[in-house]
Formats: sequence, C-alpha cells, structure tokens
Amino acid sequence: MNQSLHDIASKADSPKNRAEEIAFILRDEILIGQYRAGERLPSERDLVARFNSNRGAVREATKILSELGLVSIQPGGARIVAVEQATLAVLGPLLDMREEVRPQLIIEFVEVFSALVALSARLAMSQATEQERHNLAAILDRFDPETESTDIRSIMAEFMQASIDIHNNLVLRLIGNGLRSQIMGRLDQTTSDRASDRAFVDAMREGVLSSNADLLATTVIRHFDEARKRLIEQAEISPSSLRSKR
Amino acid sequence: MNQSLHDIASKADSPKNRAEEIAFILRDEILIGQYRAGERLPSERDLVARFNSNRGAVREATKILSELGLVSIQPGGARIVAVEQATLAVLGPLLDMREEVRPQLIIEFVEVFSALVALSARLAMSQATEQERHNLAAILDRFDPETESTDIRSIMAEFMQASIDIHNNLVLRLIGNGLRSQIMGRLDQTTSDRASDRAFVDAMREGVLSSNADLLATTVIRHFDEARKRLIEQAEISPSSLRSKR
DNA sequence: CTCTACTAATTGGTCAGACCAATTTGGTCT
DNA sequence: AGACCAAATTGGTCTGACCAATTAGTAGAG
Repeated sequence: MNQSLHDIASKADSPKNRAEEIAFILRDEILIGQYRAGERLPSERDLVARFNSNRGAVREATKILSELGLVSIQPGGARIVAVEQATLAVLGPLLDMREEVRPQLIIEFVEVFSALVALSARLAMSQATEQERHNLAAILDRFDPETESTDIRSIMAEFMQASIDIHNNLVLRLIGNGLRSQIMGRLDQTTSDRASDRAFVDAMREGVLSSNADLLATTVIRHFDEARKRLIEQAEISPSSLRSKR
Repeated sequence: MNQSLHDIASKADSPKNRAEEIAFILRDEILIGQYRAGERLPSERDLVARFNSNRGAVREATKILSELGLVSIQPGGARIVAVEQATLAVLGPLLDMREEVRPQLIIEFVEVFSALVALSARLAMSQATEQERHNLAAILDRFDPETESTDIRSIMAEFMQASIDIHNNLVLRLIGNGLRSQIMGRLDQTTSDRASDRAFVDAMREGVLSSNADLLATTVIRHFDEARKRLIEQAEISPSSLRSKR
C-alpha cells in the first residue's frame, strides 16, 4: 500500500493502464469544453503521436469514450457528442473538474436522490418483513448527532442500499449504483443542523417501524428539500441564475 | 437504406464492428447466466481462437464489457461481475433475452419511471414560463384516444423530455437518457383503457396549465400505479412470487 | 499429510507495422 | 456555383512480438 490517502481521495479514478490514462485525459478535456460538440476528435494516429503510445492503446481509449457516450466513432472520424447525451459515468469527472457547475450539479443531484430514496423506501415498505424493517431501523440508529464521524449522508446512502436489497428493483439498483459511484465521496462535508438531522432520522425510524410508507416518503422529501435550500443559500446565488450557467 | 424495418426492430443494437460483435455475444452469454459471477472470463487468447479474430479486437470487446460493468479486468485474468453491479446499459439486452424476467423487469421500470416523471414534472412547474407550460400542454394534446397510433407511453416519454428541457437537471437528464435508450422501443403494445388514459392526460393537462405541481405529480403517480397493477395482472402472478424469480 | 517456497506457464499490458475499405478532402472541370 | 473525380486521411482488421504480473503446479520442509 504505497498510495497515500490523499491520492485516493483526490483521484477517485486512477487509470489502470495506458488506455484508461489516455481515455481519462481526453474525457476531461471534452468535459472542460476543450472540444465542442460536433467537432472531430483528433485521428487515432494523431493521438498516438501526442501520447507517445500505439494505436492499440489509443483505440481502446476511444472505445471507452464511446462507451461513456462522449464520442461517436464512425469510419472517417470520431465526433464529440454533447455532454447531455452521455452516461451517468460523466457526473463524477464533471464534479471533479468544473468548479463553476459543481454547486448546481450537487443541487440537481439532491433533487433526484431524494425522489429515489423516497421511492425506494416506499417500495421497501410494501413488502418488508418485520426483521427487514428492524434492520432498516438499525441503520438509522447508527446516526449519532454527538459525534462528527457519523455522516447523515452515508446513513442515507446505506438506507437506500438496504431498501433496494429488500424490494430488489433492478432498475432502481442500477441507477443507484451509478449515482453512488459517481457522487459519493466527492461531496464536501456540508455543515448541517445536527439537531434537525436527529429529528429527521427519528421520523424516518418511526415510519420504518410502523411501516408507514407515506410518512417515510414525505419525511425524506421534506428533509432533502431543506438540504437543497441550504445548498442554494450556500451557493449565494439563486437557482434560476445558476441554471443558465451550464 | 437496405435494412428492413424488422431488422431494426428486432436488433436494437447491431454491432458496428468486430469488437462490438464479440462484446455483444459475450454480454448476452453473461446475462443469460452462462458464466456465473466471480468466474473467470476465457483468456483473450482463447477468445481469439473462438471468434477467429485477433487480440486487438478481443481486447476492445472486453473493454466494452468492462465499461458495462459486467467484467472486471485485471492482470492475471478477467472476472465476471454480478449483474446487479452493472450499468443501466444492460437493461435493454436483459429485456431482449431473459423472457422469464421480462414482465417483472417492466414492472420495476414502471415503478421507477413514474417517480421520475413525477419529479421531472414537479421541477419543471417550479420554473416554467407561460410559453413552456403551453408547450407541455401541447404535447399532451397530441394524445387522441380515437386513433390507435398515438401511444400514451411515447407521449409520456416526450413529456418527460420536455420537462427536462425546462428544468435542465443534468442528473435527471442522464438517467432519462439511459432509461429511454434501454427501454423505449422494447416494450410490448399493452392494451390500456383508452378512456382512463384520456382522463389521465386531461388531468395532467390541467395540472400543467394551472401550474399545480402537486396535482401533476399525484396524477402521474396514480396513473402509473394503475398501469403497474395491470401489468401485474397480465403476468398472472403476484409480484412477491416474481420477486424471487431473478 | 500439510504447509511453504520456488518455478514454470498463463494472462493481461504494451508495442510496431502492415493492409483494406470507407470517408473525407481538395482540386478540377463544367 | 455546383458537380465530379482522384488523392489523402481515417477507422477497421490483422499479425506477431516482448514484458510484467499473476496464477498454477511442483518439489521440498515441517
């Protein structure tokens, strides 16, 4: 283990080989806006020259970009595709690089995440056994407002994961996978009101134990809505002005 | 255009080159369950022999599988990953191949889709201009219960897309992209009650024009819940028994 | 018989160079 | 301007080679 914690934290995606190394560089350049949508990506042979590599590695790299939905490869040339048509996998890099869009992106994530957590909780309640409900409650119990270490966010992530394990909705699970791998670990430690967090967790706990799906969903939505408002305030700009920033 | 409509419809993903051809075959075999999670994928050289190809193409193929989250490539060998850890991109192939899980998968999709449409509508209402709301209503107006051609599902998909264009939530957009490309076009034509569809669309229309986000969201959820119940009845099995089928 | 240590085979990673078919490009002619 | 044609470029395919890391097999020590 010759990799420092800092390296792990700062570079969530360390290339495993030359192809990924090239792919990640190109990906970041595309996300930065260095190439505009519709433009041509440099030819494979040009990329070979630029990266001092070989066509094999370069082709694997462009294959990755193609799979991310960032480029469209066709005989004659590869073209850059608009970020809006890409995969969830671009979210992480986008968070890492585009400092300007970061706050807005986090807000957008919270909006979606809250709806998914609420849905997941609702689905889980519809078929959870007594045992499963207690397990869910146990996760919530792990939240301790006294200690700084227990993060409400990770509790929520774990809660959603556990809910998914119960209702076993594959579509929701796959979306959850994408969001988790892209977002979790890249969020700043936001200063949240521990007391209100406590109240929130308690309300959820009650919803779980009484198997009250509606209460649960409503509680989740409301909490995340408050979190969202806090984020907007932190950004010190109105959401509508942020909206056009991208 | 020398490709018949049937070809397009039946094979949503026609390989563009040898690498994709190989990748799709292996992907399908993995999804079928031919390899179990944790097992080793045949070595690149073995695959070369099997497909009468070369290592370059095979490596590109495995790169695709790796990007799909279906295999984990490491020096020493590539291993199959559980479907549950893959990307949304496996949903389409899964629908095409696993006839047994198809009904359940569609139900799960509807559960998620309804929540996302409701969320999207809610977000759109919070900042739509008069013009934008009229455009949304215009989409709903395109539904005509008399003609068989107008599909309530495509109307919904279009409505969601238009909503996303309004609130411009990138996270939601990317998820929407994934779901659309995987699911749409692979769903059977379900016989739905045109009259109730009409009532549903009308209710949505009213919600849009009066900018009543809550009404809109509730309407959407309720309608999809009915659709979901119909699907469960069609499957002629209870959701809980289906649940363990995968 | 079990466990360890070493060796050999296998595997993925990298690289160079070649040919083909299709697209793109640039120039020419009408 | 526009249509047309030839050349250069580009992605797609293929061969064969070497390296480093992992894995599997084997012999030895306990």
